[in-house]
Amino acid sequence: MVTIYDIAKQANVSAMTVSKVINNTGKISEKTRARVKKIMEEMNYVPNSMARSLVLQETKMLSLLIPDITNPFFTTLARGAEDAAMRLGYKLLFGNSDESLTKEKEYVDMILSTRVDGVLFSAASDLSEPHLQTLRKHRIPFVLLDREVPGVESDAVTGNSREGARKLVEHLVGLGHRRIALVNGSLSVSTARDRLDGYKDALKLNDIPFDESLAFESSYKHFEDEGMLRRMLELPDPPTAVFAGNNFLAVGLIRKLLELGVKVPDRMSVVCFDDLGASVIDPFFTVASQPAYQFGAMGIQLLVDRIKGATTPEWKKLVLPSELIVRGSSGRPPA
Amino acid sequence: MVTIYDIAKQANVSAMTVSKVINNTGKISEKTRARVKKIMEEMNYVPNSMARSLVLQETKMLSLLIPDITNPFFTTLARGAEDAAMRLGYKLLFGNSDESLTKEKEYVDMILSTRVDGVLFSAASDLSEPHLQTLRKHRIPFVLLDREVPGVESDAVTGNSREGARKLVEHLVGLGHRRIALVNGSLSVSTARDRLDGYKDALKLNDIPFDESLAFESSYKHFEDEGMLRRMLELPDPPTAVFAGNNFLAVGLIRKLLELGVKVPDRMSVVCFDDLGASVIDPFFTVASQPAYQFGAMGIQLLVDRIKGATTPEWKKLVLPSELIVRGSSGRPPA
DNA sequence: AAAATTAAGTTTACCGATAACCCCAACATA
DNA sequence: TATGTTGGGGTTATCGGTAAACTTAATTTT
Repeated sequence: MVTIYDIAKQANVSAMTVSKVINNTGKISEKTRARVKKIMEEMNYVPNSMARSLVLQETKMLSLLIPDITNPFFTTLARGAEDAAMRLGYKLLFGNSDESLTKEKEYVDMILSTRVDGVLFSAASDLSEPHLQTLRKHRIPFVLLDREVPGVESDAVTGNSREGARKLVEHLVGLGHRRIALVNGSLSVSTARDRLDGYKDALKLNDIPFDESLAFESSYKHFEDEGMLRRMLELPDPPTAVFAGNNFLAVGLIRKLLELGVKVPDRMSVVCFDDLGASVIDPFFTVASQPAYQFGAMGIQLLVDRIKGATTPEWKKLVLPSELIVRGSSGRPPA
Repeated sequence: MVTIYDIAKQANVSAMTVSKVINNTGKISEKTRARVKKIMEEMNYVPNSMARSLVLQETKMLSLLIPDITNPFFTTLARGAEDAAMRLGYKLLFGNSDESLTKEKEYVDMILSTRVDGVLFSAASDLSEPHLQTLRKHRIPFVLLDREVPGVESDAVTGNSREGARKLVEHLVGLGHRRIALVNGSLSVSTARDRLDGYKDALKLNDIPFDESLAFESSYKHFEDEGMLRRMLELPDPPTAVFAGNNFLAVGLIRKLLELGVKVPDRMSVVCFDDLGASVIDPFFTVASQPAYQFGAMGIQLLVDRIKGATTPEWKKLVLPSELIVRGSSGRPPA
């Protein structure tokens, strides 16, 4: 590989002069500058960013840790982060924890040894807390994305899960539903708790008692059934609508419902959080849509501000609104 | 940040001894080893991988460049690559070129300055050739993924697009279709050309003449219509089936068809390459399914073999089969 | 008992870049 | 004439680690 010393030799100058040409610093005559530049071109010189990072103590790399790379919400978020990072002159090191704490830990170790300048962190669950403490201990700035983690103070970009959930459920109530089930992600994830709260809010506002036998906990990754659905349908007073904690849960749920011959929305309405991405033929789901791209873009912005110290010491909390989009999966309850 | 020198001082040994403990090399007594390890723990030491890379001349990082991060085919491929890379002790630097040559070039520059050990490259188009030549010039090993690039010899993992296309079209012929349209990606992408060839193969095998007015060129990113569909339907002898070059084209196509009131598969059958991922409620498309995860995993394997010189000099070409999966989007032509 | 090994570390140089400081001639100023 | 000042560049030390060669005392071999 060509180094500044090779260039320096060819150009009959010192390595420092070459460095100055590269960085446009110091006093170099136009003649020398041009000569050095020409030689750099000819020799296909590319600066070694590791050597530079070592002395500058910054890598110009950020890391993005997401819990599910197959979920369109997170891939869209990733695009937003990537675009913003590139625009601000940073590279982005992706990590996909697959909602697994073990994998997440491996990524945190990697992040530390890579000396990235900051991390965009979408936690696998509340149990990610030690990982975040590790980052904090090593003074690596981070911004939480989508999910807050109890016991961890930091900058964060989240959605308004509680309000979004309330709007979805109130939409169902407005259609005439009174028996509304909740199929949620794991309650060890903050958004799942918020969505549960929003669900309860909506019930309370409409004088519907909270019925525990209608509230289920599954996983955001996929709908873990284990007969839950059948039990739900066999209830003395079964639900006429379901609020699914996220897009994948809704998909899994509907698949099962179809299998069981339960038509949506005729016999059962289904609403959920988050859109389903570009690969859907017929946007069918009534959703609380979140601006996923913005999550990523704003997250990077906050992170870079923090890295550069271009912000006040208080933690910045950005809450992005979700939008209720009514489509075909929700309708009036059967008579 | 804690360095080996800090550790060395605490442990009353030289930095080299610490280095040897870390790498399990050289001769160090069990006593010293234990003491140094304990101190590393206590001080939360994490090796600086840049410093190490600088002297070892290897980064243990690979780069994966894909053209569309929103497409489930590529995200699944990415997961395969990520898992394999981590298993082999490599980090993965993702890049999303968005099918844009400009972005792709930016990533290539980044790759060079980051000194990654190798690149998994899914080219935006044939015009990516100069980018690959740049990598070659700098002796960065790469493996082409999914798409070949004319004028570039290299290791590659591809699908059998020609055969997959033939199978899909023969399936349509078997159902009784004779007027079969092709809505393809840009012909500057190798898979699109192969799929066109496979389409022609199937026609020829069944004595159906190739009709140019039924072959359209769009983009793999999304269905660019511009009245193409209307023209197609208004043909004197309109098609009864369409073979779409990939999943996104099929989705775009079906959306338009639904808008125009053309029922699938009743009035029009649609088949395509590649599955649609986990966010689909009801697997509906008849597809040639490719083992996307394997593309990534095998690609990494090939790449690492090449990096380590654990392979013969000839270029390895891995062709992964595609599987015809018949579902609801294809049926008999209308009577 | 002398020579040869070996165990356990240490010293030195280097990877490729940059910051901070130094140098010297040419010109301007008092 | 003596003294700044400035343009254009060079020297040296350093970032955090590792390879290779070197040291020294203890142990083994002959």
